Parts: sequence; C-alpha cells; structure tokens
Amino acid sequence: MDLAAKQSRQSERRQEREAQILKAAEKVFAEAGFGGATMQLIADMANLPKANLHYYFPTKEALYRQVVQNIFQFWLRAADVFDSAASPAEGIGAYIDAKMEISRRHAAGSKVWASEVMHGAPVIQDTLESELAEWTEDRIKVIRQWIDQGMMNDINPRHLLYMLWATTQHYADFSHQIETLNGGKPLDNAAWEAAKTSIKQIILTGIGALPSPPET
Amino acid sequence: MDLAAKQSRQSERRQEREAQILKAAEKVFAEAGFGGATMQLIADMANLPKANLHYYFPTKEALYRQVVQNIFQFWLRAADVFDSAASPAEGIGAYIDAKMEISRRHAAGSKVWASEVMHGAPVIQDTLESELAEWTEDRIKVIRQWIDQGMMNDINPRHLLYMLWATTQHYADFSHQIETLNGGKPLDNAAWEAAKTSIKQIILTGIGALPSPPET
DNA sequence: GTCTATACACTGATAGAC
DNA sequence: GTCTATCAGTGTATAGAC
Repeated sequence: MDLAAKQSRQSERRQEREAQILKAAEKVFAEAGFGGATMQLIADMANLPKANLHYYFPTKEALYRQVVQNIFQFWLRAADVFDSAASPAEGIGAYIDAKMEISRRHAAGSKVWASEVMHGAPVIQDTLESELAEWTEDRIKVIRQWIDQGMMNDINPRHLLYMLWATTQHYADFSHQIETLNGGKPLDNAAWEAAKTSIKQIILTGIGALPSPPET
Repeated sequence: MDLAAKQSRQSERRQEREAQILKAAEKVFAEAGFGGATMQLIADMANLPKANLHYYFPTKEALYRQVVQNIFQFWLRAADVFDSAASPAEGIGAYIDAKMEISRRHAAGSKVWASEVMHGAPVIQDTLESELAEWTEDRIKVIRQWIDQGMMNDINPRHLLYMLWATTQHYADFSHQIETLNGGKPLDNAAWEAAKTSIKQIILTGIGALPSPPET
C-alpha cells in the first residue's frame, strides 16, 4: 500500500472519529450548556477516553466552535427553498415545512445555537455579522418583491422573518416544555402535522398569501 | 425600640439584600448560563463578598431556583389580560403587547427561563406540570369559546399559544441576534412598535379575528 | 496514534475571627 | 451579622509510557 492510500485511510478514520465526537458533543452541549458540559461527559457519550478528545480538538472551545458552525451551515442549506418559489404561499410554506423538519430531527443543534446566541454569541459573532446578515437582507428583498407584485399584504419583511424563525425553532428549543404539556410524551406524527398546518394557516393567511382565507 | 420593631427592620434589610442578589444573579445566569455563572461573578455584580451569598442563599442551586420561580410568577401575572377581553382581537392583542413589553424590560429573566427549559427543566419540572399545564388548559378553553361563537377561525388553540409564546419571547431570548441584524444597536421605540404591530397584524389577521383584513 | 497518570487552576462551600 | 482565609472537589489540559 502506498503512502497516499495509507494517508487517505487514516484521514477517513480520523473524520469518522471527529464526526462521532461532534455528535456526542452536540448532545451534551445542548443538554448541559457550554459551562455545564464537561469533556468527561462528552468522552463517555462518544465511548472514548477523555484525553483523546484533545487529540482531535485542541480545546473544549474549539470543539464547541465546530459544533456551532456545523449547525449554522445546516440552517443555511435548508433555506434554499425560499428563493426558488413562484409565490409567497409556496416559498414561505416550504420554508416552514423545512424548518419544522429540522426542529424535529435536529433539536439538539437548534438548542446549542439558541444557547450560543442567548449568551451573546461569543464564538459566532463574526458569522452573525457577515453570513446571517447577508442572508437576511437577500430574503427581505425577495419578500419586498412579492409585496410589490401584489402577491401578499404589505407587512414588515424583517419581523415576518423573525416570526418564522421564532415559531419553527420553538418546537426544538422548547421541546421539553411542549412534551410536558403533551402529557410527558414527544409529539407524534399527527401532532407534528397539526403544528405545521396551524403555523402555515395562520401565517400565510395573516400575510394575505392565500387565495381565500379558510371560512371554516 | 421593642423586639418586634427591631426584627422588622432587620427583615427589611434582609429582603433588600436578597432582592439585590437576585437581580445580579438573574443577569449573570442569563449571560453565562447556570454552569458558566460563578458565585464570584454574582457577588461582584451585587457588590458583596462571595461568602455573603451563602448567608442569604445556602447553595448556588437555591439561588438559581429562586430566580427562575420569580420569573415564572411574573409571566403568569402578566397574562391576566387574556381573560377579561370581550373579543380575540382585544384579548390576544393585549396579550401580545404585554408579553412584548416583558421581553423588552426583562430580557434577562426570559433568557434564564428559556435556558432552564432547554436543559430539561431540572428545577422547575413540577411547576411546568402543575401551574403551566393548568394555565394552558384554561386559555385553550377561552380560545375554544371564541371559535364556537364565530369570533375567529377554527385554528388549533394549543399551537396558537405556542406561536404567541415563541414570537414574543424571541425578541428577548434572541435579542443579541436581533441587535446584530439591527447594525449592532438595540431596537429603538419605533422598531419595538413596528414589531408589535407586525405581530398583531399577521396573527390577528391569520386567525380571522379582525373585521376586515388590511388590503394595503 | 492511543491511553494512563498527573499538573495546575478554579469552583462551591465553610470555619472561625471580628 | 459580616467578612477573611481556607478546604475539598472537580475541570481542563498535558506529559510521557506504550
């Protein structure tokens, strides 16, 4: 076996380990917060000796930084549906569906992001100022176009975006409260569908993006 | 001076100190999380020696517990406007205004609450199961009545409540992100009014609680 | 590359002088 | 009642054996 192949195989093993650690770290950071999480807890969850973590990630903060960055990139990729839509009902509806699916499948990541922002974004402030700000301005332009074309009411695009973020991420960040109010059980398929339907009904009706509001 | 008066004066001083410590603790817990907060940081912010904290609150957890309980009682009291309303537009509109005012004036408290829930509500689980569950069921009944009386569309009351909580608390819990997207400055009076107006416009229109949707 | 043992800093909490 | 000095425990990070 030549050197390149050997390096490649080692690189693969390394990436597997890194992914394994990142997955465990995401869960522990979500459950305990940055300060409450310990390298010992993460190591136990990843089935590795504590010291090995420092071999793959030099410091606790570097590991945390990687977790948060991964989540943010995930958010961004999932928002592509917004642009390719022909109408606000289609674009915003698909965006709500996509974000709700993320809240269901990646609740831990959403919680880490929320915690990071709540504590003043100590490690992703630059990302907020550059990438998120840019993304937001672009989406505001799309919404403005829809308004100008008479496809929806004249609402404030920025606050509409905040409402979309808040409402969808609430089902991840406050999942424990929602479960408690659901009799201690996670929402089942029907309940998740009801949530998506309710959100879309209220918001799409609220911004005048539906042909005729339901007169049920 | 008799004994009762002396005890009363001492009790007053003690309550002042406790309030002083609780205020500092709320801020530190909000900024750093439970694990990231230290008794030293709280003592510094309250201008007291570290050991004195243990004189008023036996443990760090007891102090934290008191902070969270105070916040929850605050939430509950501020929600009275919901019941005394004659219509959904009036009741829900006033509830949105009240919750947005809390998000503006008590952002730190809202963050501590959010963090507590995100981490699985280790200290207020019983409160969630009893007081919050009861409050929620009562409000759902009020909304159901409004629907039955034809004053609003047939939407899912529970998910409407979650949307109201998510949207209003977002302005407190994600205030740092919102500030960053606002050019690094806090929202001014006009921006807060715009937020309240946008939320009420979308939700009240969305649930069919307004006489005629704005055709702007 | 991997893991054991350990260094060093810091935390929550307390004992005891005032 | 208040504060200084200190303890015991724990956390991150690393040195060094294998």
